[in-house]
Amino acid sequence: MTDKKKPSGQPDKRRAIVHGALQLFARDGYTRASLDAIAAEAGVSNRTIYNHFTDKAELFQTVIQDSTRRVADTMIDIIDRHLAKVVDLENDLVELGLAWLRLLTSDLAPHFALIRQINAEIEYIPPTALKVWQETGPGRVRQELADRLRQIAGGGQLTLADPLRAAGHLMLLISADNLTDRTALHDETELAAMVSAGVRAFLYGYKR
Amino acid sequence: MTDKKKPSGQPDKRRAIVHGALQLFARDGYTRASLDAIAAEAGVSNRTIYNHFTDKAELFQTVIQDSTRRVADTMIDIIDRHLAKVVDLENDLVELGLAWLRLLTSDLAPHFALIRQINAEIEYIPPTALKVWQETGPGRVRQELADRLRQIAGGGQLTLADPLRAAGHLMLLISADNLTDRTALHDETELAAMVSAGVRAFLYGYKR
DNA sequence: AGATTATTACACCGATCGATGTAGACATTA
DNA sequence: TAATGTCTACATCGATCGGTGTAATAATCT
Repeated sequence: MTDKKKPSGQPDKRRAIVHGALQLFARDGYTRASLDAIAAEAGVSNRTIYNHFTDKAELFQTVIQDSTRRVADTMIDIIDRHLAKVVDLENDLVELGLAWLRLLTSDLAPHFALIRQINAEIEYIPPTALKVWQETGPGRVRQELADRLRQIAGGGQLTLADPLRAAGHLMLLISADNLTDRTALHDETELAAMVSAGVRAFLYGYKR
Repeated sequence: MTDKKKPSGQPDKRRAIVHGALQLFARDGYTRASLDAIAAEAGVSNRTIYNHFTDKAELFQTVIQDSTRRVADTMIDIIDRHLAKVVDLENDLVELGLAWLRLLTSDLAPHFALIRQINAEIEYIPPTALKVWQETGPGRVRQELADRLRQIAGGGQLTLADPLRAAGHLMLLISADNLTDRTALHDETELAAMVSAGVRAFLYGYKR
């Protein structure tokens, strides 16, 4: 499944390229981000990029997979940290949601700009790449969350017919806001209010 | 406020250009959509575009404003149709939400692709243009919805401290889903379930 | 009809960009 | 030392694109 690649060249150079490319792809999008600019951002020669990647497209693909994996890992960490042992379900879910939303302004911020780029160019991206991204990213997070929810349901605090579906709903209700309206920046209290509303909506449908 | 323009040239040509440009800007984004392609799509000479618009940027701006105004008008129509006389508030809100979401697959669909493009290139778009778009588009819809909600609150079915804020929350809860996850196409029943969940979340917080 | 304006097709310029070639500098390994 | 592989700077190619000039044609107006 996971295609084995031959990462030729020096690893630190490769990492610098991927990191720099993420910054520029996130800010300027696939087309507008030039390889010269990426090379400059990475502190690397233009030619070196082609020593590590065959194509601009392959570089883009690598950047997506790399960033997606890192962010998904972080989100799963947050899930485990907040839902491993539940004391107050509503409060724990709100804290989980807030921790997620705080990622939007963390050093992982460029990732979400990249996601917006992908979303915009979705008609232009090969469906297989899109499927892979979906599975190794949001899909994995949703699966982990579903497992935790099922575990909680086992304790009698929830009633779940379809945990995976419920996990999807919860993720949606938590993170819906800032992903749509980018013009209004919400302060921390407003953020908390929105997350609370989302969590309550979830519990309203699934609590028992 | 509203800058008076001098729409030189033949109106039908201009309309054809704007319409064709919307299709290509929506599909390919600002950068990738070439003027030659737009001209071909509109059935118009390349040179004619520059007879109606000074710039690619001005054309883009015009397309945004035009499409935004049309969609906002449609959404406001839907508001008026469902909330002019409320009999069953929850049901009417759900129907309103479903009518809104149906726009995503209507002939207005390119508009939302365009919005995704704007969202992606948001760092690249002049803030003033962004502000104008926000005000004549979602802002106007939100204002209209707020007015209706205030009217309903006058009847005692809602308790609103800040109708405008409440309107924003409701719009968010209704339309959050499909704007984020574009990979999974939701069927009609799932759509209805999501809208219902959003409406219930809204009423849970505001009903009295 | 005559005058004016809009539209068209075509050629062109300058700039950008992806990608490749080349040759030398540098480091590592045998 | 010799060999191998990577990195860098630079030069170049072909293609695309935004924008302009021009001259002929078509549509509109008075």
